[in-house]
Amino acid sequence: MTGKVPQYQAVAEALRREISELAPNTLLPTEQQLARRFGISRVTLREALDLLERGGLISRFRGRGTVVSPPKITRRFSPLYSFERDLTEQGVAFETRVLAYQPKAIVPDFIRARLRLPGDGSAGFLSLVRLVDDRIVCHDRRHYPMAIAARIEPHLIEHRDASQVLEDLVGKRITAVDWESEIVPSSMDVAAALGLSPGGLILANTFTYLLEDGTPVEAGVISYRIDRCKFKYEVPFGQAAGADDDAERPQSGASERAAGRK
Amino acid sequence: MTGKVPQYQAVAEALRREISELAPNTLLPTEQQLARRFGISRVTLREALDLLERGGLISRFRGRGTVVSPPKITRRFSPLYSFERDLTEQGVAFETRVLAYQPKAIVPDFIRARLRLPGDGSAGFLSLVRLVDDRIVCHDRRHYPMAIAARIEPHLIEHRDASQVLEDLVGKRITAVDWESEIVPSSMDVAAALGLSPGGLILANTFTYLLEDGTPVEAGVISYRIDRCKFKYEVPFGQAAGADDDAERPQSGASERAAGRK
DNA sequence: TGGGCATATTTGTATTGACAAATAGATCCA
DNA sequence: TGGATCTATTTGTCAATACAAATATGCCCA
Repeated sequence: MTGKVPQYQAVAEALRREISELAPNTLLPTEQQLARRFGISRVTLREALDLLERGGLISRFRGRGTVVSPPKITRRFSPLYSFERDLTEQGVAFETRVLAYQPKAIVPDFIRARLRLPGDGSAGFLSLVRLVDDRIVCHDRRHYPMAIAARIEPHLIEHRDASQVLEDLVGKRITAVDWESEIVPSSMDVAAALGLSPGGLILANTFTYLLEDGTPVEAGVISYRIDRCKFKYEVPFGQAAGADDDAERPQSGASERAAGRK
Repeated sequence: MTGKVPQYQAVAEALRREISELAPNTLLPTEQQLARRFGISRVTLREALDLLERGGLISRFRGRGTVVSPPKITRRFSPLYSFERDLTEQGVAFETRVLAYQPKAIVPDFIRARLRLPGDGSAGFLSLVRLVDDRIVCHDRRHYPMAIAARIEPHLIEHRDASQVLEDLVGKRITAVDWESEIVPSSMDVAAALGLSPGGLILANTFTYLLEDGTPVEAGVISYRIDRCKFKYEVPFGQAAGADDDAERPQSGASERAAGRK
C-alpha cells in the first residue's frame, strides 16, 4: 500500500518524527550511519536530509555533522511594529551586527523612487544582520536621504530600536509604512550575508517609512531566512477595510488599474 | 577567480539568464542534452534544475520534459479582501474546483476553537483548489458551523465569491477577520492537493471570519504554492496602529504574554 | 602550557550507471 | 474511424564510488 512513496520521502518522514523528540543542537548520526540504518545509499539519504534542511528542522555543517535545529523564531508583522520591539516583547534575546554603513552613489531605482531622490542623488546605506542564538535570521539593507544619513551613528543601531533612533534624529514621529512581502530566490550578496547558497528562498520585505506629512525617511529590503523564522501577519481586528462592494481600495492609490479587466 | 562556485550553481545561474528571455511554456532541451552542453553529468545538471524549480522558474513533467514557468501571480492581502476579488481586480482569470463538500465529525482542535464548537460537534467541510492558467495556485480547507453548512450549495462556490455566498446565506455582513500567515512545510494531504512533494514549503493562512457581533461563521486554512504566487501585504496607510510607545498591541488580545521577558 | 601540524572525521560536490514511471507518438487491428 | 497496444522519449529514483573542503582531535615540540 505504501509501496509508491519514494524512499527518500519515507526516510525523511521517519526522521522528522525522530527529530521532533530530540533536543535542539543534538548531534545526529553521520550520513553513513543513517544510510546504513535505513538500508539506503548515502545519496538517497542526503535527498531526505535536504527536505528536512529546507524545512528548517536540521542544520548541516561540513566537517562537523548534522544537528537538530532550534524551533523557528516567530516574527509577528504588524504596521509599524519593528523587529526589535517584536522580539523584545516575546522575551527573545537577539544581536545586531552592522556590516556596512556608508554613503552610496549607485542607488537601485526602486529605492530611489521610494525615497523620492533626484536622478543622480546618493543615499546613506546601512547593511546589517540580526542573530538569535548565534544564528543569522535576517539581513537588512536600509537607505536614508543623505541629510539624515549624515547624522546617524551606526553603533547606536546595534543597541537600540532603529526606528526610534531615526525618530529621535528627525525629531518627528514615523506614522506610516508602505510594505510588501515576497518569497523570492536570494541574490548572490543577500545569500552570502544570510549564509545561504544562492537561489535559496527567502522572504523579502520591501518597505518605506514615512513621516506624518508623507516625507519618506527610510526605505529598503529586509530579507528573512524562512528556514529559521515563521511569520505571522496579524491584521487589526474589525478594520474591515475594503468590505464595501465597490469602494476604493484603501492603499496608496495610483497603482496601475489592471489593464485587462473583462 | 570564480573557481570556487560549484558547477550546479554556476549552471543554474547560466540557465536562469537564458530562461528569463524565453516565453512561458517553452520546452527546454532534455536533461541529457543540457548536461552534454554544459559538460557535466546528468545528476549535477539536475541539481541545477532543482534550484530553478524551487524558485518557480521552471516546471518539470515526467515523460514530457521541462518547460519555462509563467510569472508568479500576485496575491495582495488586505483585511477582508478575498482571493476572488483580488484576482478579478487584477484582470486575472481563474478557476475554482470543489474537491469535497460534506459534514465532518472529526474537526481539528484549532478549527473547533475558532468556530467555538462544543467538544463533540461536527462541522461542514469544504475543500477546493483554485487554478490560474490551468496551474493550481492554492488550496482551501474551510469549515462552517453545521447550521450554516447545511444551506451552502457547493456549485455556487465555484462561480461566485465565497464570502459573498456566505453573507447572502446568513443575511449579515462579515465585518472582521482573524488571520495569520505562516510559511510551513506542507502536510501529506495538502501537498497532494497542490501537486507538491510532501514537505515542500507553502504559505498557510489560518483565518476566521466573524459577524459584527463576533459570531464566527467560517474558519480554515488557505495554502498557497510559493513557487507560483508572490504576496503583498498592504497595510492601510497611516493607520499607525501600535506606534505609541507602550500602548496595547492592536490584535485579538489574550495571547500568552511572553513568559520570559527580562 | 601553548602553538603548530598531521590525521581522521564528516559533509559537499561530482561522475558513470541502471532501472522505474509517465507521457507522447506510431502502429496495428477491428 | 476509433480504440487499444506497443515503442521511444523524458524525467524520477536509487546505487556505488571518488575526491574536495571544512572541522575536530590528538600529537609533537618548543
